[in-house]
Amino acid sequence: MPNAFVRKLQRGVELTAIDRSRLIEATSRTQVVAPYTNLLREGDVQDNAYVILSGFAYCFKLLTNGERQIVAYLVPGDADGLYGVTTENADYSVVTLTPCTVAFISRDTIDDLLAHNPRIARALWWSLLLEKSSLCASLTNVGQRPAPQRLAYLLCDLLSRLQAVGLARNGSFEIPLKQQDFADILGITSVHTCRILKYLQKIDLLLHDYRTITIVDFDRLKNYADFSPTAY
Amino acid sequence: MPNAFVRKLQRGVELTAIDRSRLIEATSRTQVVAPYTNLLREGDVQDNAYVILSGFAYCFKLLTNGERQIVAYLVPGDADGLYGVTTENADYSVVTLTPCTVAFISRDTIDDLLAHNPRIARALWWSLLLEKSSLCASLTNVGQRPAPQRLAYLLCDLLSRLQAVGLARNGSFEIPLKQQDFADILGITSVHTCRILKYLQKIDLLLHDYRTITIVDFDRLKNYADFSPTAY
DNA sequence: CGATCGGTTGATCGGTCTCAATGCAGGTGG
DNA sequence: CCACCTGCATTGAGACCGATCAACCGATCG
Repeated sequence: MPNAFVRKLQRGVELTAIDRSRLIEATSRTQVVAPYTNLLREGDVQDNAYVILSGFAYCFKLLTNGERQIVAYLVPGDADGLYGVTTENADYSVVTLTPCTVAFISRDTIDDLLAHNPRIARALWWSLLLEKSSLCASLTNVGQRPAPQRLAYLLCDLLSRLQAVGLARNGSFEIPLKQQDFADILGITSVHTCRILKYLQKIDLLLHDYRTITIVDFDRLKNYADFSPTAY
Repeated sequence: MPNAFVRKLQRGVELTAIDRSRLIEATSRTQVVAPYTNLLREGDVQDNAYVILSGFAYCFKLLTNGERQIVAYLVPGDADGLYGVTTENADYSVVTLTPCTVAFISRDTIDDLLAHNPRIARALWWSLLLEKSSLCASLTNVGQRPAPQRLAYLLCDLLSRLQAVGLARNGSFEIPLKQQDFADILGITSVHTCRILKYLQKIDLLLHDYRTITIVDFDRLKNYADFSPTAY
């Protein structure tokens, strides 16, 4: 029975039964971690990779003045640190947002997987490329779109990714992001996030109630946000 | 005699003489292309990788309303499309900024290199990680810094990267970026770029004269921009 | 010589920030 | 069981950064 990680990789590259069992074995050393625990701190050397098998987390960079930019969020199946070639210093921090079951993989195991399983190697390349692509999209979003569209785009992205892992039903999903978190993803203020959220509700693009957001008409939201479907 | 590409990869991973010669052979099919020619168009399938051996280029995404976000710029030694696992659609366009000598590498050659030269494979991973890291930094820059610091940061980055390839002397470098280009990197307007450029000169952080920019005191600029040295 | 392109400057507008107050819910301790 | 505290969402008023629009300049090039 493939876990979320295997399922994700299979979306990019076809894997054999052997590949799958290798991956499952490699991610069998799991651990449940509490919300808001640091999986990784910017500047640390990273001697383990980790895979989120359930729960949410996000990655962020800090400025010296205390500003924070969230550069990515992780949903079940996502991983980080799989690719460190040499043991370099992390260039962002990672913290969990909810309780997460995460699998830790040692550098040696990764090297072994890469060396002997070409399809797995490809799959990991693919996932790294996906991350790069996602960063390009975020940069464009933050750099070019006005705040309402920017938030709308983010919500499109969230819905797509959560749908891909079966965590959204009928355009509705639940994620414990605070308005400050949204703000730090989008490069705006939490106050402004609040106003925009209200505004998007007012023009009937979405509903939100505490931690659950429901997109009424995904096509209309996509259109509003100029969201181009990505290959999740 | 290693070319710019080999020199770049060697900054990340130690290569043997054989690795180097393989790489040189793989990048021997070069071509000189004129400024402002498209190497790749967003949405196209990419059947070649290319390596910039001399000259500058940049990568950008377009919005449907015509806005443009430059997501990366390429200096000699940089490459793109090396990693395409399956032949996917490009998620940004690439155009040359100056005359460039670029080497085209076929998918087969890449696969062959990767399969038989583990150090080269590592080096390419490393360079992909570098790109990811650079995107994170850009996202943080655009998302969190006010415009003057944002521009200052970009100039720090430019100087670092150009120094790394020997294209800067005494904090001075030459690059044919128009103010509109700077603007599209930073997510601001060309008019505002102009004013900020003036402002940074006024407070003696830099000089610029047509296409050459000279940083008077790199440490002071770094400090102003909150620039953390990266591993180029 | 006129045309074009990019840089410069000014005036004004508006989106987003800042600061501050208020509300609201959950958790804790008396 | 209530009083308080804390964290987060909300709302308003005012300020400011950066956008917009428009004019002008200077260089380059046919």
